[in-house]
Amino acid sequence: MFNPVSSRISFPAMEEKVLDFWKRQDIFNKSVKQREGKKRFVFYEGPPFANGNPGIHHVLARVYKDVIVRYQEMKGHYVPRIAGWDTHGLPVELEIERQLGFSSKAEIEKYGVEEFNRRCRESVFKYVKEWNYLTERIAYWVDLDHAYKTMDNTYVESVWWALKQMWDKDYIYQGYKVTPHCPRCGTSLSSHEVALGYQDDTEDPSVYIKFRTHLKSAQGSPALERVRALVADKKTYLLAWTTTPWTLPGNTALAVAADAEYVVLEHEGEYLIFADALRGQVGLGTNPVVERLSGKELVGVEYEPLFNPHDFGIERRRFETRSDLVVQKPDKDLVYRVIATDFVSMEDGTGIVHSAPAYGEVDFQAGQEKSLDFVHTVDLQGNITGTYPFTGKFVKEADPLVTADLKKRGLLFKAETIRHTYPFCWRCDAPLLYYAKQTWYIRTTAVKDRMLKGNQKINWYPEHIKTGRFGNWLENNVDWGFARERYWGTPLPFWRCEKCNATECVGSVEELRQKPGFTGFREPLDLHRPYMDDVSFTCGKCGGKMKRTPEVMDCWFDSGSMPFAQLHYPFENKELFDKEMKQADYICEGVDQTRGWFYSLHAISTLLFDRPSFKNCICLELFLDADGKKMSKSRGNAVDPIQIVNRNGADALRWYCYTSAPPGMVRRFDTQLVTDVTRQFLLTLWNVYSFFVTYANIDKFTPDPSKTVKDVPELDRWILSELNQMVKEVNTEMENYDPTGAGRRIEEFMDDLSNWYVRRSRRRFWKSENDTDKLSAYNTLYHCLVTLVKLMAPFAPFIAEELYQNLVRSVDGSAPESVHLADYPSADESIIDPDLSLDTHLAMRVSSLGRAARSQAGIKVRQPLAKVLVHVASKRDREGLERLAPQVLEELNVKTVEFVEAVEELNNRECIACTEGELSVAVSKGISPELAAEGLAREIVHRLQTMRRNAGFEIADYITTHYQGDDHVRQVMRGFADYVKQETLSRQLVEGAPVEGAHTETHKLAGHSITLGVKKIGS
RNA sequence: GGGCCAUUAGCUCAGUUGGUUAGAGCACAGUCCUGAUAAGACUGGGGUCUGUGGUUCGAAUCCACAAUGGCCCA
Repeated sequence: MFNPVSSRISFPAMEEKVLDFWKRQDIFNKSVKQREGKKRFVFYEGPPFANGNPGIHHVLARVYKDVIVRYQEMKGHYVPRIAGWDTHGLPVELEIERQLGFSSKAEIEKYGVEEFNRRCRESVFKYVKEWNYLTERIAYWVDLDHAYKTMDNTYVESVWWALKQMWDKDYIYQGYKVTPHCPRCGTSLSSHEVALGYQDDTEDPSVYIKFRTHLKSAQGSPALERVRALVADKKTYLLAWTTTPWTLPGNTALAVAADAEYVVLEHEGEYLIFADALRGQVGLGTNPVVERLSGKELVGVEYEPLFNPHDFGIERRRFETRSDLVVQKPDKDLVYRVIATDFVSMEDGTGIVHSAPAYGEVDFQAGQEKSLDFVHTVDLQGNITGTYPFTGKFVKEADPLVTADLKKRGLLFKAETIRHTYPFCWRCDAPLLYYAKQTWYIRTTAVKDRMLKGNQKINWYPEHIKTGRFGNWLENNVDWGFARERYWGTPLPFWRCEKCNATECVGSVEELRQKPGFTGFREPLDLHRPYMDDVSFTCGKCGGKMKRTPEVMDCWFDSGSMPFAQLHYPFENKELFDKEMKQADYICEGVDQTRGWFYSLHAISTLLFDRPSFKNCICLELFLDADGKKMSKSRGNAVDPIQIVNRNGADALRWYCYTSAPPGMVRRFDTQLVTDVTRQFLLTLWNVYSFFVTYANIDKFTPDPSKTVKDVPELDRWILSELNQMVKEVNTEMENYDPTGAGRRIEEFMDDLSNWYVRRSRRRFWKSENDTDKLSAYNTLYHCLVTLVKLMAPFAPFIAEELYQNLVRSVDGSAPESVHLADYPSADESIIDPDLSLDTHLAMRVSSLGRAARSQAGIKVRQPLAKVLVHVASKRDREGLERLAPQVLEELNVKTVEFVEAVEELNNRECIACTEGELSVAVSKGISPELAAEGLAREIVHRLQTMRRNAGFEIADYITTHYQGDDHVRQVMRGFADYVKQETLSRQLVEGAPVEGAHTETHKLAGHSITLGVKKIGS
C-alpha cells in the first residue's frame, strides 16, 4: 500500500518535511560519500559576501550550480563541494566606516586598525544565518560546515604562496596607475563605486588656453618650416581646452589627432593653431586662415610649459620604461612637445588636448607610451603643492586662481562654464580626482597569449562570452594593479628594507619565521593588519630593518586563488590538488564576473600553472523586476526570495529559474509566473501522482518487476517510447549544460503523460477486473512516474523526494534511501519507436480536430455519433491511424472511423469538417434514436457520478441506485443497465422513488424528467 | 565613447541549415468535458516579428545602420 495522497497539497509544507528528512538522515553527506572512489567531478564554488541579505539573483546562481552538480552526482561521479565566503575588501570596510560615522582613512587610523579590522571580521558574517537558511531551504547542497573563508590564516598563506610564485617568475612590479581618488576619504574608488556617484549637470570651468610655441620641431617637416616662416613676425600659440584648470601645472604634452586638419588663424594680432573642424565652435569661424597643416605635421612641435615645475619647487620625472619614473634635472628652458593620440575628439574643445599624465588615465598611458614627463602638483588631499600662487588651495578652489593667473600672463583665450556629467564620491560628495599613484602590478600582459589560448579550451554558456565579453577583455588585457591602500584584506607579503630599499616577497608563515632577526608574531596568529605591520626581520643585503609595505590585496586575487587556497595548497592537500582538483569541470556565476572572478581564476591559473582554471562555465544574466527595471534595494523593487519560497515553494522557484528563460538572457522576474509553474507543472505532476496512488491502493497494486505483461498495449508502448526518448534528450541536454532545454523537455513529456496517456488510460484503471491490460497500465504509469521523479531530482529535489519515498521506498526497502542516492535514468533506446510516436501525435491531432468539429456542430462529446471521417496526407498516415483507431474512437465518442480520399467528400455529406494542413476530420451530425438513447444513458451516468461525489462517497464505494422517470427513461435504464451499473459501481438499479436516506436529485435530461437517488451499500 | 546581449500576441517565451498561412503557455471571452476536479478540452479575439535600408526567387532568420532596454568597460 502506498500512503494515501490528497489532491490538495501545500508545497512549502511538504518541502519543510522533506528538509527535515534530509537533515535527520544526513542524505547530502551520504550522497557525496557513496560515490567516493568514482571519477571526480570538480566544482568550484565562487565565494559570495555574507554581509548583506541574499537576493533573488543569488538564488538563480545557487540553483544553477546545484542542478548540474546533482546531475553529475547521480550520473555516478564523486562530487564533494565546499561552500566559501568572500570576506575581505572595501565593501566590508565601508560598512564599518558607515557604522562608525567615518569618512576618511585618517579617522580609521586614529580609531585604530586593530579594532577596525576586528569589527570588519565580525561584520562579514552578519548575514550568514540568512545565507545558510536560504541555501538549505532552496536545497542547494554544499558543505556549509567546512566552508572556506578568504580571511582564514591558511587561506591567506596560500595566497601568499601564489604571490611568491609570481614574484619568483618576475611577474610582480611597482608602477603608477591612475585611479578615481576621493580626496576627502583619501582612497581610490572601485569602478562600481564611481558608477554610484555620477552627477549630471555639474557646472565646471571650460577654459581655452594658449600654449606659446616657436614651431620648432626635432623632425622639422617642410610644411612646418613654411608655416614657421610665415608666422615668424607674430606670437603663435597652440590652443587647447580643459575643464580642469588645476591640472594645467601638470601638463607635459599636447595631443593632436594625426589625421585631422589643423589651421593657423590670425586673431587680435596673434596666431592660433587648432583643428579646422572646430573653428566655428571655438568662435573664430570668420577669422582668416593663414595656413593649414595636418595633425601629423604638428607632432614633435615644441611649446613652452605654462608653469615650469622647477620654478615652483616641483619635481619633474619621466617615464624611462613603462614602470620606471626617473627624476629629471632642473631645466630653465624646458619645452614640451606635441604628440598624436587616438583619443583626441573633434566634437568639442579645440582638437588639441591638454595632457597631464598624473591626472588622467589616457594621459597616463600616453605618458608611458611616449616617455613623457610626469609632474605631480597635487597631494592626496587634493591640495596644490609646491610654491604656486595657488599652492595650498583645494583643486576646485584653485581652478579660478589658475585661470586668473593665466589671464594675467596673456595665456587665456577665453573662460566659460560648462554643464556635464562628473563623478563624485558616493559617500562624501567630494569631486573625484583622477590621480596617478604608485602601486603594485602583476604582469598579466606577459601571459596574455596563454590566457587567450586557454580561453579557447573553455566551454562558455552562452557561447558568445568566449569571443565576446571574456575574449575582448583578454584581448585588452592590462597589468593587474592588485594592491589596495586599505586595512581589511590579505596583507601584501612584501617587506622592504628601511635602509637600502631592497624588497623581498615572503611565500609562507614558516619562511617568515625563519628570516634572520624575525620578530613580531603574536599569539594567536593572525595574518592581518595591524599585526603583520609589526613583523620585521633583517635585510639580507645590508642588515637594515625590513618593514612590510602597507598595502593589502585586491580581494579578487583572494577569490581567484580559491581553487588551491581552499585546500591550503601546497602546504596541505598537495596531491589532491595536483591530481584531482587543479581544474574545475564546472563553475557558474553571474556574467558580471567576466572581469571579476572568471578573470581572476583564469589569470592566476595561467600565471601559476599555465592552464585554464575551469572547463565549463555558465554565465547567468540578471533578473529585472516585472517592469524591466533593474532590481535594487534603494529602488525597493528587489524580490525577497524567502517570501517566494514560503508562498510557492523552492521547487517552483527552482523550476521557474531553469525553464522560464535561458540563463544567459536578461529576464524579468514576475512572481505570478512562479505561481504559474506551480499550477501548470508541479500540480499537474501531483495530480498524476495522486491519481496513480488512489487507484493503485484500491486495486492493491504493488510494483513487482517479475510481473510483466507479454503483449504490452499500444498506448503503454507509446508512452514508454516517449519516456525513453525524453530520458535520452534530457541526458544530452544536461551533458551540454543546458538545464533549460532539459527542463522544458520534461515539461513536454509531462503534458503527454497527463493529457494523453492518463486521460486515455483512466478507464483502464477503474475497470474492476484485474486483467493484464490493467496490470500493464499500472506497471507503465508507475515506471513513468518513478523514472520522471529520478530525472527531475536535480531540478526539483523536494517533490522528487516526496514522490520517491511513497512510490519506491514505501514498497521496496532495498531501494536507495533517497532519490538523491539513486542513479540517474538512462534511456533504453530499443524501446523508442519513432513510428508509434508519429502515429500517436497524428491521433492526437485527429482527436483535436474532431473535438473542434463537434464543437462547431454543437454536439456534446457525451453524445455518441455514428462515425468520424478522416482525410490524411499519406498512406503511411492512414495505416498508422488505423492502428490507433480505438483511441480516437473513444476520445471522440464515435462508433467508426472512415477514411476518405478527397477532402471535398467531407463537405458533401451530413457532417462538419475541420482542417489543419493536409489533415481533415469531420463528424457526422445525424443522431439515430439508438445513439440518442445511448447518449441519455451516458448523461445519466454522468449525473450519478456527480451525485456520488456530492453525497461524499469514496471512489470505491458500492451503491444502490434508485430512479424514477417516464417510459423512455425506464427503457434506457433497462437497456443500458449493465453499463450504468459498471460505471457507477451500482449493485442494483431500483425503479421507483428513492428510499429514505438516499442522496436524491431530479434532472431534466433531453426533455425527460428523471429523479435519481444514490445510497451507499451498508449505510 | 567602446564592447556584448536582447527586442516576436496584453504577459513570459519557442521559432533548427533562410522555404507552406509565425507558434506555445498564461491572461481575456465563449463553449464543452469531468471518477485527475484548486485539473482538463475546444473555439475566438489579439502580430507592421523594434525601425530603415540591403542580399536573395524567397528574410522573424543573413548583412549594414538606427532606436529602445540591459550588462560590462571607459
